[in-house]
Amino acid sequence: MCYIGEMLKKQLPLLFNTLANMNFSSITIKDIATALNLSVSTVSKALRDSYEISENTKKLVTGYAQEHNYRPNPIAQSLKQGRSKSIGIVVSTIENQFFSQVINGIESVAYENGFNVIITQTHESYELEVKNVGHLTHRSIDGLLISLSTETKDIAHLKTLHKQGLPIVFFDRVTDEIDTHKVIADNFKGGYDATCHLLDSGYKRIAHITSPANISITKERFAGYSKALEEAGIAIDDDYIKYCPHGGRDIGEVENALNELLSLKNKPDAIFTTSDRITTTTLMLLNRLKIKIPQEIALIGYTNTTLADVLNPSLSSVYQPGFEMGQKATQKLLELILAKRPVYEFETLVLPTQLVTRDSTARQ
Amino acid sequence: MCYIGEMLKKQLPLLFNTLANMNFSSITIKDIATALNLSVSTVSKALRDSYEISENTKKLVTGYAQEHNYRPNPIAQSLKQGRSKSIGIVVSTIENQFFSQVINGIESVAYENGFNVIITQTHESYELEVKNVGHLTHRSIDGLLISLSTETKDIAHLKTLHKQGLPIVFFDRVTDEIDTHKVIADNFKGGYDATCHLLDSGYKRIAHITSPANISITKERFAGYSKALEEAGIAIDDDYIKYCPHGGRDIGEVENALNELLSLKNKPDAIFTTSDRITTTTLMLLNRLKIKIPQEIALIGYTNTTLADVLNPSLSSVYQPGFEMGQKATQKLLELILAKRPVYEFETLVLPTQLVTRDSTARQ
DNA sequence: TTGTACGCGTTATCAG
DNA sequence: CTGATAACGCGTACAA
Repeated sequence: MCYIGEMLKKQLPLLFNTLANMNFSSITIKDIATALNLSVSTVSKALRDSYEISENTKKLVTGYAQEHNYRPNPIAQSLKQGRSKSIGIVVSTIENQFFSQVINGIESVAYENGFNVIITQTHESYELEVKNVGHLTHRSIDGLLISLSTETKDIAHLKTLHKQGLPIVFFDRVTDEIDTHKVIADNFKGGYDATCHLLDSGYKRIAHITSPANISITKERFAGYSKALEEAGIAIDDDYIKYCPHGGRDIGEVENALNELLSLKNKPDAIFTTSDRITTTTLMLLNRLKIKIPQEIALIGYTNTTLADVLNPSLSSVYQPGFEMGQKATQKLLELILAKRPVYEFETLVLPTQLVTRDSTARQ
Repeated sequence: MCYIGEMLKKQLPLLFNTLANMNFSSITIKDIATALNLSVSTVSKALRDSYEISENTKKLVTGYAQEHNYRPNPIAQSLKQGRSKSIGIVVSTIENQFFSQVINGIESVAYENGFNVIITQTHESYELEVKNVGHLTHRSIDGLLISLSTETKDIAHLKTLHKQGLPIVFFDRVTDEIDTHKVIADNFKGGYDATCHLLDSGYKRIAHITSPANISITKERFAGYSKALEEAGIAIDDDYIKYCPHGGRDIGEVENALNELLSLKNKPDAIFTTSDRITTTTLMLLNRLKIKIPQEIALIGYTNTTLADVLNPSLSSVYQPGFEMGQKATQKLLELILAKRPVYEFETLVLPTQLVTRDSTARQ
């Protein structure tokens, strides 16, 4: 900065502040102080309604602040107080409607408590997950809400942070290896109910096209599926279980799975699918192959795309309670953040999945 | 803070920093300085590769920094430099797939250039838009990417910021009243092509169910629709034009529009719909009413839901180029931010819409 | 080539 | 009740 600049700075502090800091339309405590012939500390205290300031000066200061629409600079506050009043979010992708619902839930709670949110996406990549978590913690967030990417096996990057005391809450796709709050849907019950529904409708050869094998939700849904079959006295056939390593991001994945199922000697008479992507893609492919639903193959699956089941009334949907999940997770995170002392007791919240079954004859 | 705390602080600065600032896993310039018996400024300059530092010290410092995985505190940098290396985004809602695509485009460019993004949603509310813009500027963002909410008529809040020099780029839903870069889809051509497609297929009574009348994209698409009809020598019938004030957020809106159309003496034989929501909802309602597409009523519309047109091959889709729009807008914004001087020449980028027509007999 | 001093906006401590 | 001062972490004009 040139000398003349420095000169100007001393003579026209307000103007120069505006230009240099690009802090649009904000005056500082210092401006108030000079305008009112007070010291900065007095102004600061007055604004924070300290007991050691007279009513008179308080009124004076707050009045002036109101009038000039003063708002404290959050960056300066962050620097001073060591906390940023913002929380970081890591999800696979916001294009997934489930996660955008979760984010809406998160925002609703965060904003209510004066917290800001910073959203990042992993696009299911482990590398990006590590990078994002790094960025976020580095931006000195006060807490982290994370749903693991499908690629993630090693969670050392999170363990370190957890040990250092960063409040973390997992949602949807969680891990056993870190002891903290977790919020999940009752995926076991979802899988169980869906499978039971098909069994009750008389189907016996029930296939399962699902997400990558390693993530928590996949395992839980599979467990529910297994339990239902077991109770019905039906053996689990590995040929009927198809995993999509990329969660159906490639149509090819689902196509392969479906082709393999259809080329079995003992073709399935029903399919239980998981995830929005996989369910809608399966539905699409069945339509493309002119396979009648549910006459030839029945279908039940998780989806947020309401369109899917309206277009095809024979598809039953298990809605995922995204918004609520976001809210609960954020509440838990705020508890951790606002607790002064370390917390040692954690809980796992299990939200109900809503199984919406629809009589396939209702609309025909 | 108690006296013992202060004592500790002086004796164990590193430990205390970690605890007080919750700045997870970061050492400061000061830590490096004391460790290496240098002054902070030397370290700072060494890290910034200043010419006035010897190669020796540089190596020493950068080595230590690497080893201890030092990263400058962005909050302190923001405070000092008056810019935060982050840009604000305002969209209606990320649940809209078009906007999540845009955001992905924005992120791809922003991250490449070392910028962070902060996403906010208006949920189509003017009040929330003003609030979000306030929050963002207040967080001292370096630039703003905004798509106006449907409710927004008065843009005084943006004019002020623009005058103060905040770089702003509008995308998708823009305004004439502010002179800056804008990135839009060629909605005129989209509307024109869609209508022509229907005309060429022999339809003559073409209705139009569309977004709120006041936003830019609605007007542009309507202009294209009008032009096509005009060229075909068909008069525009106001009864055929239906606006959805909430962009189809309520199914009822679309339902009313459709019912009104169906109860006309001269029922339309085709409909041109805009927006993902409206298109898919219309499709759903037509299905529900058992109206055959395109035999009884043909449909063409904007949608990102690939599912829609696969399930119903007679629906033609005009895809919205979201990702590219996000990229272009961000490039323009970064130009503005990185330009040292005010810019007076602005351009409006018009991206092509891809009209995907599908022969309705292809799959039957 | 390195170090000193100051300021960014805010708050906490302590002295008046 | 009010004010001076230091500090948060960083960057830089200027002195040594």
